[in-house]
Amino acid sequence: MSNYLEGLNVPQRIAVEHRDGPIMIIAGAGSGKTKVLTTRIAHLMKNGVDAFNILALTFTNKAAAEMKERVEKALGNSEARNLYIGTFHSIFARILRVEAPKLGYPANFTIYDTDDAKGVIRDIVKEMNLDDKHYKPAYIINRISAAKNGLIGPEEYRKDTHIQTEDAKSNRHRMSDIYDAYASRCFKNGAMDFDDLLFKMHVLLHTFPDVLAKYQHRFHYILIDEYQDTNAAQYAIIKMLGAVRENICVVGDDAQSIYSFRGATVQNILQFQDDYDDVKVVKLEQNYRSTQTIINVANNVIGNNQKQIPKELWTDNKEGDKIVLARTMTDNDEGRFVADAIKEQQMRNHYANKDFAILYRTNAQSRAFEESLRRMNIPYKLFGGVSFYQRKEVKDYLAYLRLIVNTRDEENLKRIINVPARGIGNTSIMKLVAAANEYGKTVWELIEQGSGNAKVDNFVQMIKGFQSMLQTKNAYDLAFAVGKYSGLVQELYNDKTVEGLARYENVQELLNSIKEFTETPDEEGEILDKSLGSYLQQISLQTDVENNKDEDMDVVKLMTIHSAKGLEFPCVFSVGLEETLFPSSMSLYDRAGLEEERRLFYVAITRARERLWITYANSRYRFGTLVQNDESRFVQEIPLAFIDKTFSGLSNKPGSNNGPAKGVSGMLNQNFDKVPSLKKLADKLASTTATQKVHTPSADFTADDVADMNIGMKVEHQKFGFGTILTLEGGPNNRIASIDFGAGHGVKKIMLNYAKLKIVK
DNA sequence: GAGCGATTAATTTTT
DNA sequence: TTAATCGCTC
Repeated sequence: MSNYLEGLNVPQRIAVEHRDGPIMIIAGAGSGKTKVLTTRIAHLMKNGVDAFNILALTFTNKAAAEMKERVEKALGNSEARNLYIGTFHSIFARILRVEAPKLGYPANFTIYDTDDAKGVIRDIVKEMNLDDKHYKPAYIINRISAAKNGLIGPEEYRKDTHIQTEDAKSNRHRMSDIYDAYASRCFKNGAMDFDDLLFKMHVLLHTFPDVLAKYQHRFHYILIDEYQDTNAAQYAIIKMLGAVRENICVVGDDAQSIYSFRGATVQNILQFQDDYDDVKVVKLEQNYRSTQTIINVANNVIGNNQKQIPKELWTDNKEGDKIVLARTMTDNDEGRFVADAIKEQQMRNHYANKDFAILYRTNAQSRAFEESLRRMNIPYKLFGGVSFYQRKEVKDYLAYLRLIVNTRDEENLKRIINVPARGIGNTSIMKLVAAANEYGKTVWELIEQGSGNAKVDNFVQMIKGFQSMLQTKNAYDLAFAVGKYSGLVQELYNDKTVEGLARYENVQELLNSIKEFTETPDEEGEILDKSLGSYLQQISLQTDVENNKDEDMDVVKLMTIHSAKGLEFPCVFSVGLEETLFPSSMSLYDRAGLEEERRLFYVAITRARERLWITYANSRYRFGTLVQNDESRFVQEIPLAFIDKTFSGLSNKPGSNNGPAKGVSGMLNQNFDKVPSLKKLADKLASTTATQKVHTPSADFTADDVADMNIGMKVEHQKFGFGTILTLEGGPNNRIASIDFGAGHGVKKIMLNYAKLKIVK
């Protein structure tokens, strides 16, 4: 294809043709960012740059796969295969496989996912005799993760006064010790967690100048996608790798920065121009994706953020329909509404299933949509959520495979030494671990030559048997043997419950995927490694089995907004627009958090090409109980002129204000009359929403301890204001209080676990 | 040590 | 609500 430059607009073309030196592309949503990146790569290759010298880093496997495919298409030959295109994690993992011995890790190191990492933490906390209610694994792993992403190792952590004060404040004085123990345990196990792939990569380049030089000379051109989502570690690595040639091309959009919880900082965009002389800056502001209405809505919403790089997204596309705002009674009604709307659109406008996406804030929201879609026989597919590889039976199976490849890994050994049950209980395992620690050995080293326990010895012999097949058998044959001789498959087969059947099927699917891996034909000129080690390496960074294939299956797609980034759909449902859900209650405390939620909403809106629905429910089930939520503040940031209010409970007449809905007249109410409790709830809502005023919390508002609250106490609620506790019910952990908030809000039942209340003295 | 009910904790987002 | 952990009994 020689005319690949045609069809680019002016700034796009400048970005593609800029050859040497740093360039930053600020690319608005739908402005052809991927097109620019892929065309740029193709252009470099057309002009004599060897594919082996180009490194392109993305954030998701999906984005990497798409980029590779599109470069291939643009080039029309198979050269693209030689490009280094992948996620930060996968490319660095690949490099670390080669260089790991320099850091004292085995080349076939295990990659721990978050569950594995939590398991290690849990063990450590237990061994240190700490309270795991206070030292929660999830909290600890987040903290360690943040440290690593900020390039802070255990030693620096201990020395950092700011961190130390924080830990002291939260009364977690042993954090440094835990981090220490965690790092050395991972090392001893020959394992790296996700963050290590960045952290150790940095250590590697930092410690070994020759290694750094090697990769600096390998990668002549570096391209970074979604640059606004890079963290300090990624930033430092890119800077080092690109330091010699400075041929760094970063593409990003500060308005779509949604990964600060992973340490990402928009600062990296601002910093870029300071780091290099003569940075070429290109702005892509023309949107080719969405209707004018959708762009208008997006611009209005994001305009409420204070922090942003000035730019104006515009489009030549047609105006399009108004967006539909729908308010429903419950989350189930919301599900029904969406399924109905999909059916209706399919009849009226002939959309296919795959033209629809349902985007939510949290994975837990998918249930209601799944049910309603299933009921209406609309095929759908869930992306993300609990990944296939996280299922217990799959993890057990994989633990065998990982142990066979890397016997240093104590976590996997402990996981499966008694799965299926073979009479090696917890007490025995603890003894083994203690003994191993005493001799400074790994558990495997300890039992390898015989342990004096027949059951353990049998297990060792079995694993050794599998190991002997490593050289001669491919991944599938070996995995099959493992399933057969370990008794894993038999055990699942014997379980005839519904869940057991599903587990059996999952294991079969795992085997299928291994088979597919082994049977993928070698491409021309290269012989792919079909060993078990190679397979494990490939899947450990994969989030879902069928991420890559089935892309074009004609199904409605359900996913979080986070995983929808970079994608587009003709019709988008952005659902669950409720306070405490979206924006999430976790983000309400500071402006930065709230602005990130707003950017997330911006991302959701800008996924839509033609039609957009925004929905929310008055009440929804959370933890099995019905809770009420207010309309999200983000909904109120959309000008009325762009909204079709038929289902919103608002008047469709122009000129009415855009406050919270005033009544139930236009509300969706299927099943409504049949369910008295819902009717009551609606009446209550109708009577309270009209007068509801949002309370502004006192300046010194802090949540007090639930345990200290008693009947008769005066308390302050962030939204409902001041009230008196009338009754208390439920156990210490799900205590529910009835609180009289006076005229404005009346008596409310508040789950104390949830709500933040301040005791008024 | 295994198996079964009972209890309880979790929900932000991802590699 | 659900998945994981706890604790009791055999």
